[in-house]
Amino acid sequence: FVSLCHGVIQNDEEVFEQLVRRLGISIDWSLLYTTIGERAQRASQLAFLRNLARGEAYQQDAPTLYDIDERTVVAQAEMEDRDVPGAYHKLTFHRSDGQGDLTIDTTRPELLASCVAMVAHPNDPRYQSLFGSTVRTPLFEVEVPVLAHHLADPDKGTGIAMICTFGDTTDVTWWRELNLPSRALIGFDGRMAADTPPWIVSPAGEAAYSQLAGLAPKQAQRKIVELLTESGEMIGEPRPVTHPVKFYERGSRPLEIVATRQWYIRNGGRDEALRNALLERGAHLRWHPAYMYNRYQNWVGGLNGDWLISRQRFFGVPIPLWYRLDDACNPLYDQILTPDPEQLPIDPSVACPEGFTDDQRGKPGGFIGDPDVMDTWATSSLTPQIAGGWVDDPDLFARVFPMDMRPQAHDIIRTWLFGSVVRSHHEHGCLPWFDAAISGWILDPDRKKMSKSKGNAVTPIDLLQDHGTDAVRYWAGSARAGVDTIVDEGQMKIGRKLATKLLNATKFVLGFGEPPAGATPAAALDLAMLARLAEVVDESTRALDEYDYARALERTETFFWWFCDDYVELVKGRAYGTQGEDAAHSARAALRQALDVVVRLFAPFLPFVTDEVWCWWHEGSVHSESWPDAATLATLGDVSLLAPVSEVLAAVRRAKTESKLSQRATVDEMVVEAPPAALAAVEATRSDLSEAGGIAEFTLRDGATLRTEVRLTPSSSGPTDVKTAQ
RNA sequence: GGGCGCAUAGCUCAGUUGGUUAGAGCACUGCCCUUACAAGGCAGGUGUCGGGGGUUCGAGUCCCUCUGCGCCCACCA
Repeated sequence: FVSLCHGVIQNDEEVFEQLVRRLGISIDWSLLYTTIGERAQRASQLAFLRNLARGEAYQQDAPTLYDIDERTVVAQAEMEDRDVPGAYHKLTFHRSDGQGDLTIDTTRPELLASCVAMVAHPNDPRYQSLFGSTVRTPLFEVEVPVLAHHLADPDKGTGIAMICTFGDTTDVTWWRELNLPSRALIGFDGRMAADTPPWIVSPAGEAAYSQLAGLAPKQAQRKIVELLTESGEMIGEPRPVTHPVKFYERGSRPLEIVATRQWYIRNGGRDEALRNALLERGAHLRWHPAYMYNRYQNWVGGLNGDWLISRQRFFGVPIPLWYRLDDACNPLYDQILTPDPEQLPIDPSVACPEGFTDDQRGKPGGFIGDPDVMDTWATSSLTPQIAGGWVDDPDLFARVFPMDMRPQAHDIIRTWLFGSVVRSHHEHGCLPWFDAAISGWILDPDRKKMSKSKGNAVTPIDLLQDHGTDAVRYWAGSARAGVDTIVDEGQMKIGRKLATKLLNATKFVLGFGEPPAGATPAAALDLAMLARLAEVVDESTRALDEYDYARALERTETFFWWFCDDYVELVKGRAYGTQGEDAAHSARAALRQALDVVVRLFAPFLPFVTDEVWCWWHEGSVHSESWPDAATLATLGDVSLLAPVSEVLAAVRRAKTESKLSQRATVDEMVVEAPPAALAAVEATRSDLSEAGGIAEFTLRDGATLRTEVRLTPSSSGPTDVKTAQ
C-alpha cells in the first residue's frame, strides 16, 4: 500500500511541477522538498522528539472524536459542523423510589445503553428533589444517578438530559467533571459492541441489548425506537429537527467519540498562558489583509483541547517511538524508547531501538513500535524549517529564518498557519515569518466555491492553455488580497490583449533604432512623460511594499495604455526624424527608457511576455534585473504638461470621429483657447500635436478654460463642418 | 450566540489622510485598413455611491442605525 502511495505521489509531483513551471513562478528547483520526502520526515520526526523532550508533546488516553469510516481520530482543525436532519425522541426513565417517571429528550436514543447519569441545572426547581436519587433507564433497567451541572440547559428539551459515553463533547465534559464511569459501546468499527456489556444485568435488558449488538448507529437508532415503542417507554413520535453535528471535513458519517490513547502537541487549547502567548505571536504577524487576524483570534480563542497529531493511517510520517512490552506482551506506554536523532528518519515498525534486536519485537519483555503516523499538518507546520535547512543546512537556516512571508488562503489559517506558529513558538521562540499574505478562494461564475466533488472546478492547466500564463496571472493579479475571486475569462482576455500590446509596442519602439550614445531626452513632452513614469514607479513600489499587488498592476497598466495611446502617437513623427536629428534622439531615448522601466514594472505580473521583449534588446532575463528606481528617471519633467496635451489630442480625434473621418484626415485649422499654464503646455508640444493631429493651421490664444476648435474638410465632397470640443 | 467582510454604471471592480463635475475595463453603439498593433485603433451614453440619521463649509469616504449577501468561530441533550 505504501509503495502504491509513493507511485501516486511521484506522478502527482511531476504534474504539480509542470503546473508551477508553467505558471512562471520563480522557484529555485535545487531546493525542492516534498512533505513526504526524507528531508521533511527527518525534520518532522526531530521536531516531534524535541517537543517530547520539552514536554510539549504528550500522550493521553481520553475520549476523542473518531471517524468510523476513515477509522482514525481527527483533530479539531479538521472538523466541521454540518446541519443534518435528526429527531428528538422523548424517553421515559423510571424513578427508583417508584414515585413516577422522568422524561428526557434525546437525538441519540441508540446510546441509551451507554447512559451513565442524568443531569439538570443545579438551580432548576423542577429537579431539586431528584438530585442525589437514581432512576432506571428504559429497556435496559440500569440504575443511574441524577446529578446537577451548570452546563445543563433548563430550556433545552425537558431541562434534564441523559449523559452517555459518549454522545457529544458535552457528555465528555460531564463525564470528566462529574467523575462518571465509562460505558462506551461504539467501537472502532463504528458498531455497537457484540457482547452484552456487564452493566446490563436484567433479563429484559439483556434481551433488548441483544437486538442492538453489532449494529451501526443509524440501524441501532431505528431498532431501539422500535423496542421503546413496543415497551411504551417512548412518548409520541420522533420530532424532526435540523441540528449541527460534527463531521470530519472529508467524512460522510458523523464523528463518534471513542476512548483511545493518542499523541498531542500543546497549542494553548488547555493552557491559558500558552494560549495568550500564541495570540500575542499572531498579533505581531503582519497580516495582509489585516482583518484576517480576527480569524486567528477566533480560532485560538475557541480551542477546546490540544493538537491531536497521531493518526491511525498507514501512509505518513511515522511517530518515531517504541514502547517496552511487559512479560505479558502489553505495551508499557510510559516506557518510551526514542531513536538517536542522527538516524532519522526512522520507521519504528522496521527499525529497532538501541539495545534491542529485531527478534525482540512484539515479544515479552521486548518492544513494539508506535503504529501511528503523524497528522499531515504536523509536518506541514514545519515547512519554514524544512525549506530553510533547519536540520541539514544550519548556515542557510541562520540566513533565512524567520522567513519573510507565508502565502496561503484563509481556510487554512487554523491548520497550516496556526500550526506553523505553534511549532516555531515551541522550537525557536519566535514567529516563523514576518508577513502572512492571505488569499481568497477562486469561485465559479455562480460564486460557488470550486470543488472537485461539485464538479464546478476549473483546473488551472486548462485556463493556462486557453488564455496563456500571462493572461491568467493578469486576472489573478487584479484580484484584491484576501477576497474570494470569480473565475473571469473576460479579464484573462484583457490580460492577453495587454501582453500582445506590449509585444507590439516594444517592436515599434525598437524599430526606431538605438539613439546615439549620450543622447538623452530633452523635449518637454519626453521629460514630462518620464516624470509621470517616475510617479508610477514610486506608487507601484509602495503598493508592492504594502502587498497591494493589484494596485501596482493597475497603475502600471494605466500608464502603459496612456503611453501607447497618447505619448507614442504624439512623438511618432518626431522619432522618425521629421523635426530633425536632435528632436528624434530625444524621443527615441525617452521611448526606450520608458519601455525599459515599464517592462520591469510588468515583469512580476506578466513574466513571459516581459522576458520575451526584454531579450530583444538586453542580455539576460528581466527577472534577474533590479526593480526600477524612480530616481534614475529624468525628474526634470513637468507632469502637469500632460493633461492639457492629452485633452487637445482627444478633441482632435473626437472631431474626426464625429465627422466620420479617418484619424489620418487633415485638420484645416485648429484654435486652442486656454489659461496660461495649459497654453504653455500646448505651446511646448505644439509641433508634436500638429504632426499627430495632421493640423495645417494651429492657433493658440488666451482663454478662461481650455477650449479647442477644430475645422475639418470631409474627405468626400461635403459641407465644411466646425466641431467644438471642451 | 460571538466575530469579520462586502454592498459604487447592465457586469467585474478602482476610488489613498473627507476636497473640483464619482472613475476604469467589459458589454453595447458608431467611425476608421492608420507605415507597432483589425486577434487593432479612435470616439460615445450610462449612476438615488444599499436605506435612514448624524458630524462638517464640504461625505462614496468619518460616526450611529437598519437591510441584504457572504465567510469564520461557538458546549450540537
